[in-house]
Amino acid sequence: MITLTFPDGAAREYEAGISGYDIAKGISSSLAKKAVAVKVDGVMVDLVEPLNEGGAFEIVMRDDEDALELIRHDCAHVMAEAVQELFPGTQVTIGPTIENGFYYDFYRDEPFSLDDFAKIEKKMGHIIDRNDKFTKRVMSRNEAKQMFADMGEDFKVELIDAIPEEDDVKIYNQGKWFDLCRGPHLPSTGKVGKAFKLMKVAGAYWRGDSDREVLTRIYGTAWANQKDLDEYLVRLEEAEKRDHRRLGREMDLFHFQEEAPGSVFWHPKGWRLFTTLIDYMRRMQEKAGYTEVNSPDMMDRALWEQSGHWEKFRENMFITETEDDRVFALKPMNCPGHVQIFKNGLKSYRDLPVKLAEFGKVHRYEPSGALHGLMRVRSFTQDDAHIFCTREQITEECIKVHNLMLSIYKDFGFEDLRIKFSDRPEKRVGSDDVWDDAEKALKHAVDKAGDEYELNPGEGAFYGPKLEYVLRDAIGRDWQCGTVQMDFNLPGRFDAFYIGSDSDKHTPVMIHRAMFGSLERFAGILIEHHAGHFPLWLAPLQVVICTIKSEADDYAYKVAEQLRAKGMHVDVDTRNEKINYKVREHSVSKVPVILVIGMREVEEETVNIRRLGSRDQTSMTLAEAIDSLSKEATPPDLR
RNA sequence: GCUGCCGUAGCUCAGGGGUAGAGCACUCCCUUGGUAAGGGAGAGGCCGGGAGUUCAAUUCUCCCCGGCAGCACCA
Repeated sequence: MITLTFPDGAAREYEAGISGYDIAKGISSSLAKKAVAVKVDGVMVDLVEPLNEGGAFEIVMRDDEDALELIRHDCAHVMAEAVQELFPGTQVTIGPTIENGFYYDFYRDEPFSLDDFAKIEKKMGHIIDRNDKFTKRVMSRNEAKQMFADMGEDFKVELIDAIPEEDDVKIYNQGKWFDLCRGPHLPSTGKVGKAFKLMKVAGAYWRGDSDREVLTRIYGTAWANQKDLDEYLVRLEEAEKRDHRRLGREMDLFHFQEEAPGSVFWHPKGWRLFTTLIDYMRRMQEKAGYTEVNSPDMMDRALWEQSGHWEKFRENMFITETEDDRVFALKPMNCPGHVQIFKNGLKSYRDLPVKLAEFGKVHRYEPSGALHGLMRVRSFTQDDAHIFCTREQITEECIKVHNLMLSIYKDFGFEDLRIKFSDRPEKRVGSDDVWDDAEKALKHAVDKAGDEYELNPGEGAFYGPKLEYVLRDAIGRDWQCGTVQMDFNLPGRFDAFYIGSDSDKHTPVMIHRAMFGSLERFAGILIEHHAGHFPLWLAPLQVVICTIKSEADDYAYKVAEQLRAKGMHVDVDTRNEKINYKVREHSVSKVPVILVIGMREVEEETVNIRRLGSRDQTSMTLAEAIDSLSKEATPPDLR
């Protein structure tokens, strides 16, 4: 007998080997009809699977959140069958679920085109209408391998080899078609429903290895019902509207062009956003005890050889050679420059910690396929800083950085963030002892700060472990921005030292940290996060004053002058256009505040305020307006 | 970098072997109008670059450059 505990807390005894379906049927036949799977101790199991262990028990219905996973996975299987039926000779590989849908990777000489989608979707519809039962069988390893080998499914053979010894090799059938699969599945293909859509084709490497075959991946989305699918498609459209590349053009912030792939041409308004970010960060760092420096953009290759970058990243560096045969590299990072500044002049332990900050523009020859608007560029500006300190100071300094990080993100409205801890990668410099110490020190600091973090094994920098700060934006996407990296290696490689209280030379520890990460990228994130509707302090053009008739122009200029005197960014629109036209135009370009000035305002010394995104208008005296707008436009750290 | 798709006016896009079209934006004229597009006229293009096929290429083929989606990469 096994004991199953139902969600309401009731525990019931059943014969071992009973299936979820039988249990459901024992409760009511309509329940059995609606059930698609069961969950035992949180693990999803096929509805017809004999249960031999007790535990927390739950019946999963098709409309449940948990069933979505099954719908999507089964949809992937249905798609794979449709593809193999329509395109004989295509090999199947893997087809997992992902956020909002699924994909399946196929191997075929000829790639699929978007035009094939309609055909495949139609065939999928037939398979779903056929409503074949999903049935499972367990095979021996060799039997299964032989079977797939006979079918010419070489990738499946490789997959079977990768299944851990202790696990069964399971095959799921839907009608005659079958696939190697861990399961679980819905009872039958009909339960998949028709709320699915194939979305895109793309290449993907077999097993994520760029040295292996390129497969054709078809992405699809699937939902419990048509309404959810439609809503998802609308969400995608909405996300597209806030694409920073599109808004960058619409709001006249920046552009890219062929001659400078991966480098930004910042327009006046975009650059104002950029400098607003720098001004803010400069104030925050000043308060936190950093000193700002500037290091050369180009340095001799010898320095990069010494740092280890030449060996590891040479192919991603911009190199120049001069008439006298010297080889220079555009800096891909600021650390070596900062170490040179630290080394210049003898440092005492009394000087530590030394915190050098730089808004350093770095160049990296990123692979062409990686470029993506402002998010991934070949030349970008880091809010970089390096803290040189003693081992004893590490914890305190890390905690300071951590707290600074949190307060900064808060100022930008990012409250939801995650922290990842990345430890030693395979390719690295420095001995294991040093890595042990560095990892321990960094971990100790986060633990002491009391914030939770998740492990990200093997993802550290080549010179040390790191913390990564991941922000969640307004539509739930994650962006890794800040990073703190513990470095026990580079200072030694560069022979940096300080004189300790014992009069001996000691190698300082170097903490690398950036908070925006890349200013370009952070600007892009802010554009998408706010969908272009910036809070007033970030808006590059804060107020446009629109006149209704030209007799109001003089007063409009006076209002502008007074707002500018408070440091605000203001335009005056006195064009001979209707007020509707002006309001529309400035709303489209996302100016947060429109002041409308007609004869009424001139006579009463008032302004009429219209905020972006609202049809409401409010009137107030000029003095009141200037006071409230300039307060709102003050950066959060100066309020 | 890899796979696929794309590149026509500032933007969004139509067209198609005989050297080009719309809407918006732009310039000028009329209109001074109270909260998301007033009317009229005009200007604007080496159809991404190079080679090939052809009597003829923006259109077809190949190469290159750039972009998009995904993969790989990301100090």
